[in-house]
Amino acid sequence: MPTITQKNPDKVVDLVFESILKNRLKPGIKLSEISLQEEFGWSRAEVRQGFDKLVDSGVLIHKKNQSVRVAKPTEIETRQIYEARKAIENSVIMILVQKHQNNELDLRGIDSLVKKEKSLHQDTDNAKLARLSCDFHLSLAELCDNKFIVESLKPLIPLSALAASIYADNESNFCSFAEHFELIEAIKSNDLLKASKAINSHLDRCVESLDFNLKVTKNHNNSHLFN
Amino acid sequence: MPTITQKNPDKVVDLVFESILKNRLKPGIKLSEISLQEEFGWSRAEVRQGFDKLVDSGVLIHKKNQSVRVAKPTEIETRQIYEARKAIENSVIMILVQKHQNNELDLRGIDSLVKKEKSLHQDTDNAKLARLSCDFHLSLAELCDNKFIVESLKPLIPLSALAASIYADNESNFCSFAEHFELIEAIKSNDLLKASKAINSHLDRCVESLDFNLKVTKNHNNSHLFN
DNA sequence: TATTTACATATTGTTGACAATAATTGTTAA
DNA sequence: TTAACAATTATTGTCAACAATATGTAAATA
Repeated sequence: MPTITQKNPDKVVDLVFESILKNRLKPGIKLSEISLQEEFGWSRAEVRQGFDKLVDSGVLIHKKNQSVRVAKPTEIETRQIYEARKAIENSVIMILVQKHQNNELDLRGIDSLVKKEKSLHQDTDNAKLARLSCDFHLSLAELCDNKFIVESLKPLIPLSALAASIYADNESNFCSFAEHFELIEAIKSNDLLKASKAINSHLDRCVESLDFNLKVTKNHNNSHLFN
Repeated sequence: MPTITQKNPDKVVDLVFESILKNRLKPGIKLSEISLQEEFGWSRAEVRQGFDKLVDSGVLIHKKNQSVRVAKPTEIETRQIYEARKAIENSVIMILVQKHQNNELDLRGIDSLVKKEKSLHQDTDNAKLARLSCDFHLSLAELCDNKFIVESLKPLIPLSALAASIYADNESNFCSFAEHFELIEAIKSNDLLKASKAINSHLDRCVESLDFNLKVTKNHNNSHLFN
């Protein structure tokens, strides 16, 4: 893989994504330009550019003259996020089955991801588990070799993680590794219909497992947001 | 519809989108920050922010220390663009059929668009026609009431227009109004399968009608880029 | 004539200063 | 003690200046 020199604004984007997936950055938290500037030595303009991108993708919310905040998806937005994910990921699966039928698909990376999930699935560290689950979905998209598809899906993953951190009462069985395994098996068996059903019902179950009546008012503290 | 006060960087984005759909901004053309600054009285920073967004969406290309250029999709990229569009738009259609089945769909806007297309379909002004065609696809997405789906599709439309301006030998029959009409009829008849087939074959035909051997080296002049 | 080199111009990259606004703190009075 | 208001501080919004780089021009050379 070519090492692409990444600009600082993109590092800001990645850092925020990562921190959300690690469940460090929780919905509603404020992020000031200056704090990131000081912590990582980036200029304010660079941090700003990164924030702008994150605002565009919906992961951060920005009201004029106020610090950006981590998004807090509502129930309706959460359903929309998963509707959009179904749209994209269903096609991802169709493409992958087709590639597999033509022996053009290397699933080794995915296999090792699922294996890792399985070995951790009783772990107490929900954050690590959620992280792996997100990686699974993004890695599938990347196997399509279509940057437009990947870019469409990318912002929806941290948004899903945020929704989970609000509405999932028990994140450990939120995005189940067993269903991931089934999905991969369906792809390997070249069964288009089965694979399509697997991804759709998997994503449906993710939403169903959420409890939108949990109006969580957890007290979030602002220390150790990024590491 | 609420009138949202739009910031200048977003105006830059819209202006470039519009100009591409009008076929004023052609692939490869350079856009300098200063020219837009002077023409519209925006500050350079604002123009820059708009450009950044357009670069993120792939509509503009930016190499360090050089002016941004309007993207020039390759054959592979064009196929990827349409693959991604099929992913998204197929789901759009499924959602709309479902809405129509529940009498939750107002197709009047779309009907008038198709009517306009029909009345213009022999027109000499390809640009206006291409414009209407793009509006058709975006309007369908907007009827889903899902901003995440709309935002996913949005950048793919100008990219398609750019591909057409490179590879379509005759843009007038490129994205056919007759197929748009069929598609709407399928939705109105509540026929999920028919509608799905209609959108997929429509988008397939768009790609098939392109001639990727046309290595167009038209000489583009830079006057009247935006109006 | 074609090609190279050096110079001048134009454009982008980056930073910092200042203004405008929000958030916080402090003060006073009920 | 609490509530309302004023003053202070902190943060964001905007812009302009300067540096770094690329582009364009013209002279010099082969």
